[in-house]
This record gives sequence, structure tokens and C-alpha cells, in this order.
Amino acid sequence: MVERISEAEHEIMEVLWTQSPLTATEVADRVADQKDWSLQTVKTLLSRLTTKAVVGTERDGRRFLYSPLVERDSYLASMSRNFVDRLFGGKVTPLVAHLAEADELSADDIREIEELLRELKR
Amino acid sequence: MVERISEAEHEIMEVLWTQSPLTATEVADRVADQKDWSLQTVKTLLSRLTTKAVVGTERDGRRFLYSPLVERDSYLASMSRNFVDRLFGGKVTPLVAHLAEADELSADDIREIEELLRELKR
DNA sequence: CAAGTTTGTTTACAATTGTAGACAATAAAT
DNA sequence: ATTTATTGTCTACAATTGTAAACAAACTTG
Repeated sequence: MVERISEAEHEIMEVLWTQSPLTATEVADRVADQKDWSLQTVKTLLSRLTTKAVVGTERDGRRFLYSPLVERDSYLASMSRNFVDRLFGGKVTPLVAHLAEADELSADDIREIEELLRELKR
Repeated sequence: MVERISEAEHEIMEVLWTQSPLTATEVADRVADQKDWSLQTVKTLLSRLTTKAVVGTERDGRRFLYSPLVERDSYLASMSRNFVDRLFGGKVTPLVAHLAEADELSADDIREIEELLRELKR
């Protein structure tokens, strides 16, 4: 069971998934592109993530190096599952249909997905 | 801009999307299949939804009849958009790829989606 | 060494969310 | 007419979330 990760926490995770381990300050620096958070805020989020055991720490002198303990893939999987379950009754087709109708799919997207599905069948 | 709807509130919306207008008690009855909520809880959620202006009320004597003010489709659209943006950098293909790899797609699903895409191209 | 800097820990505090209880007004039932 | 049920409104209260400030220990720099 992957612990629930809040939206702000997720932002931190994305940084760590891109590169790790990192110190709190490094995380803060990298997340600064997206969010205007103080170092304190980042440290709070990191500590909540470690409490939830989705981020692990490794001592490096007096400070910590943080790394993700869950893989991005497995996180995405559980989020996607949850999302599709809640909003589309667990069926992926209606989701794709929906995105398509909402013009979220370009011709390119469609080609890409078709290609992907072709791959899958083999 | 569609107001943010919480998870519990969403459950109520699903009921109203299925049928409306309904009284609070009727909503409570119907939601009872999914969630073990007291009537009070349902009434609180309904009132939060009306405050957010995603549910509208119509007086019927001393009580209210509740109806959705946002369409399910447009809600789904904005949720999907948000989801795909946040987790898949706005690209749908990786999402589908992900679901596929996570074995969330059966052979039937694949056929369905292919059919759907064929439709779309016309 | 004294002063500033970095880092983790503790505490804070408002908004949102889940989950109601209490109460008052009205309607229904006996 | 008195009791009971229904309904909306107001209030509550803990957990989670976003966003830090305060503080203390340790490290760096002048």
C-alpha cells in the first residue's frame, strides 16, 4: 500500500524522482522552478514524506540525504488506478473516449496511441 | 472555472448526476449503497456543494430539491486535464501506456480503444 | 574565537475535509 | 392538540494540508 501523497508533497517527489539523493536545500533549489516555497516549507514536506515512509534518509554528517522509497511508476500506477476507478468506473476506454471528445487528443496523440496498442498486442 | 469538489462531495454529485432533482433524504438513501453516511453528513455535503455553486436548489415547500449545476462531462474534463497535467506532463499517451503496462488493459479494452480511435479519425 | 550559515526538530496556524450533533421550524400522525 | 418525523441551519471537532517561524545544534568563515 502506497501512502497517500498530497499535491505539495508530490511536487517534492517529482524532484527526488528526477535526481536523488539530495539534501533539503538541493530539493528546495530544484523545486523553486515550480513553486515559490521557503526552505522551511520544503523541509516540512520532506519530513512528512519521511514519516509516511515514501522518502528515505541517509545521514551525511549532520544532515540528511533524501531519496524516494517508492518508484514513480508504482506511484503513477496506483494514482491512475484510483483515478480511473473513481471517475470512470474503472474502465479505461471511457477515459480515452472522454479525452478524445474533449479534444485533448491531437491527431499525433491518436497515432501514438495506436502505435502503442499495436505494440501491446505482440 | 469549476470549483474544487472533494472526494466525499463527489460521491454526492454522482448520485445527482444519475438522477435529479432529489431531496436530501433521497440523496442520502441513494448514496447509502456506497457510503455509510448519516443523513446529517449528506446534508452538510449538500450545503457545501450549494455554497460552491456546483449544486443548485429549488424550493419545494419547506424543503429543497437539489440538482447539479455542472455537467458531469465538464467536471470529468477538468479533472482529467488536471490529472494528466500533474502526473503525465499533460500528455495522454504516457497515461495510456502506463495503464497498458500495468496490465490495466485487457485485450478487449485494447480492441475497444482501437475501435474508438478509428471512429475519431473520421 | 565570534558571528553568520545550514540543517533538523518542534511548534503554529488557517483552510479544507470528513463526519456528524443540536436545534428550530414545519409537517404528519395519532 | 400533542407527539413524532422531516428538513434546513448552525456549530463542532479531529485529521490533513499548505505554509511557514522559532529554536538549537553544528559547521563555516572572518
